Amino acid sequence: MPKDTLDKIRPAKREKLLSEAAKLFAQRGYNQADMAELATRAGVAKGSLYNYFESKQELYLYVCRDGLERSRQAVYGGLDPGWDVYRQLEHVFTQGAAFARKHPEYLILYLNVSSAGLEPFAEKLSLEVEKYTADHLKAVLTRDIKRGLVRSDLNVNHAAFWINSLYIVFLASLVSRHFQIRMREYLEIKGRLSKKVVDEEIRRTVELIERVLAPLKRR
Amino acid sequence: MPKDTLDKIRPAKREKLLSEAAKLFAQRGYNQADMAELATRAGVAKGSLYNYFESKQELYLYVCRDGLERSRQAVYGGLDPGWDVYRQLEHVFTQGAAFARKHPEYLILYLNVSSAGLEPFAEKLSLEVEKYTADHLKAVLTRDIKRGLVRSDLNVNHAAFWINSLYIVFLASLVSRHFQIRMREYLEIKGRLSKKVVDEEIRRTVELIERVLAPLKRR
Amino acid sequence: MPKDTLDKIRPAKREKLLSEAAKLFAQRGYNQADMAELATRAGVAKGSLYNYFESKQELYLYVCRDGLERSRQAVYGGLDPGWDVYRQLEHVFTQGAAFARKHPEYLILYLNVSSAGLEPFAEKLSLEVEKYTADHLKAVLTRDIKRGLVRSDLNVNHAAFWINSLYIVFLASLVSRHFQIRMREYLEIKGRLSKKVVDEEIRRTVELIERVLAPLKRR
Amino acid sequence: MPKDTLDKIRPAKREKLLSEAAKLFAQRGYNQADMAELATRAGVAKGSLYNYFESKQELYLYVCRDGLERSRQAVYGGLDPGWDVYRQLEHVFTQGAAFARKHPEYLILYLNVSSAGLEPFAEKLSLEVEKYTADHLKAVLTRDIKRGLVRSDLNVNHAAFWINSLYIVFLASLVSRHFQIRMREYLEIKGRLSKKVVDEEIRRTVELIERVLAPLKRR
DNA sequence: AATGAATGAGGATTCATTCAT
DNA sequence: TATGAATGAATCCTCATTCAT
Repeated sequence: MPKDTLDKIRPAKREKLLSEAAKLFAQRGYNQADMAELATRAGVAKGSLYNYFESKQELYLYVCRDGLERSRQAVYGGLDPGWDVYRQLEHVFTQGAAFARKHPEYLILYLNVSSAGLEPFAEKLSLEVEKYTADHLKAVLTRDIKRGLVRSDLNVNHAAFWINSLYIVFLASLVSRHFQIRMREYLEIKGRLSKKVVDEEIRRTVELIERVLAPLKRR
Repeated sequence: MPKDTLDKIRPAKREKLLSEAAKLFAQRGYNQADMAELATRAGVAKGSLYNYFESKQELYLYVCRDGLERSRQAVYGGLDPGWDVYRQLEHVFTQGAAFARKHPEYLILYLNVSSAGLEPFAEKLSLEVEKYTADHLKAVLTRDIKRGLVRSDLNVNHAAFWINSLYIVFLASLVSRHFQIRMREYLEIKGRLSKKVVDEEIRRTVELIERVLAPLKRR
Repeated sequence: MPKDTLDKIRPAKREKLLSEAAKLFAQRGYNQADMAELATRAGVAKGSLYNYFESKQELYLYVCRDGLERSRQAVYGGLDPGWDVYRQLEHVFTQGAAFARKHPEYLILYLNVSSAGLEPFAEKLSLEVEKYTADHLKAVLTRDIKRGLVRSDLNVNHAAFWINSLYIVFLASLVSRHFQIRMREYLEIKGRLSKKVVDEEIRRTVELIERVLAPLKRR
Repeated sequence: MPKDTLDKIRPAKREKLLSEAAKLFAQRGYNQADMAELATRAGVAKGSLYNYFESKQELYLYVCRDGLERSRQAVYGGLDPGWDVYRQLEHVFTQGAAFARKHPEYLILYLNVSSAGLEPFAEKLSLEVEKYTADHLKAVLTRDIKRGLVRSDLNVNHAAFWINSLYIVFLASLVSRHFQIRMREYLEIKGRLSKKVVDEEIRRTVELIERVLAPLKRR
């Protein structure tokens, strides 16, 4: 719901604006992010922000949705629908981690929808954020049950729920200070969070999921 | 680090203050919570808040730590250390859910430590929040491996990590608007989140954990 | 160090603001001056003050420096460098008194730099305030010693010091309540401080200075 | 006008209170001095301050008057009324400097009476502060004119005025940051303000006064 | 008489949004 | 369309004084 004017500005300028907005909101949180600072960082006039968007809220919503689209593209873009669920999950975890490293701001925005005081945004965003992933995961699981690649007695909804839960916490551990500290404590990681450590964690998690989903014969 | 003064006021008054503070911070988030409103809700003068605490930050930290203590008491208080890990986890999930229903504010405070802009609090709180649970869970797992109740090839750190991840997301689903919407979408819950639905979810989750941890002979 | 914004507003508005600020600070003192009241008096919004200046401190510093510039202009503006020291001092005392009558606020600001609790301002302002006058006075004295208009055995630094001391206390006596009361007591002035009385005092002081500075032959 | 209760407390306690009050008021200035901090520093309860004094104002007035008495005692205590004016002035300057070094707080309080916003105190204090010195100085001058030690054509009031002006600025230069900076600039003092430097300055000033007051024959 | 917790008016500063240019 | 100065409600914190104990 941004104003028409947003489409009329130079793409590079729009890109810069959205990118800086995402970073600022991720850095400060919605309420503490300052429209004046955003204008400065984005290289536009404060007043211009209000030419493009009705309000800070609208801007925030737009940036979140935009970020959602980007992360979806990054994670699901290169995914082959024909792959079995295990291959797909490995892809999703790996791409998710790569995106988190490159654009932590968008993941932080996602995590923040559950922050106290941001319920108005949750009402608007949460469903559209979650539905796609939920539907996709459930569909693949259902298909692979039929294919005999997944245990037939599996409760698909519940499985999708906990698989995604692990995914969320995993990504959060890459971008949020709190979840970073938590992961280091659990996994007893001393040095920095290298790609190697992260990849190893992905491998273990996908293995765990496989252990639960696979039919007995597969094991 | 509250001032001495806090200990000198009537317990009922202190209780009221801490309770209202927890609720307000949970409702609005740290930055949007207004000290004046807190004073009104708690039935004390604005200035009195500053007799008890150096600053809003100190108050927040204290309320968080206090909430942590309460939740720990509620969850681990009635736990028998002799129980096996499966029994303990069921207890923890059940008590956690009960506490979340009774005092959602404290869980919301916990979830908020990972919010953007609250990193200063994460630095101070995260470790003390996570260490206890991590240590406890790892210790029980290690013990029950020795007892032959848990697969001996289990990576204890990683197992503790994902079990706790499921626990966190589960509790979040009970108190955060975003996670509620998400859970309803995944689990296709139409009506309200009854205790029955929640208990069923606990049962399934503990079952899942058991499936992964148990040695083959157990199955 | 005011913000650029200050230069961009209508000169009349800026003038009004600076003038009202000087008056308010002179009336109340730095700490007791209220930014909200200043805004009202100056006819601008409270927030606008912070568009022009980073903080109350910056505003105060600027007003002081501005006042210093004005007083220097008023006192030294019409001074002919060719005049001998006696003529110059008479000019300075006379112009100083005239400026004090017209803009007591600026002199009060000057006097206040020595107030308890304003040391941070003294660190920044005192030297720039005093250096000009000190250098000027010393230079003229040195020159006039060479010219034979001033005793050659004079300690120039010390002479400049006490001459300026008399000047300061004299001006203070025109603008500060305390120094007014003191002067009336010493000089046994009953009625109001008329221009005539002040001029007479100037005459006597310059005469005194002359008596000390003049070479014996001159007397 | 303190309450009777002030007289009833242990002298040591009263002494401590007055001393700490003087120091705090000198350090912060009247308005910025905090009654709570004073209570802490003085080792009494905040409420007790109001048992001894009606208000902060009363306390301030009392402390100022007390300081005035002390400084008078220190400066005029050892003065022999029989001494000629030159001897007396040397004594006053020397004792004043010694007192300033020992109890700068009282001199700072004196200087502060001329601060902006403290006019209410000037109305009450200034006359009683100045009258004693003015009367004394004028009397000695008059007497020594009769004695033939001072020029008979001297305007006594005016002489007393400027002599005291030099005295005030001199003392201010020992205790106020602003006047210190100013004196160092004028006298080109590089190192610290040693006793030697101060004594030299006193000598020069008294010499200057002598040069002006002395009858021609004396020179 | 001593204490110190309670009070609430007061004051600096921030920031989303408006609007004249 | 772009700009950025103007606005004023909102918010944290201070502190003189009171008063119950």
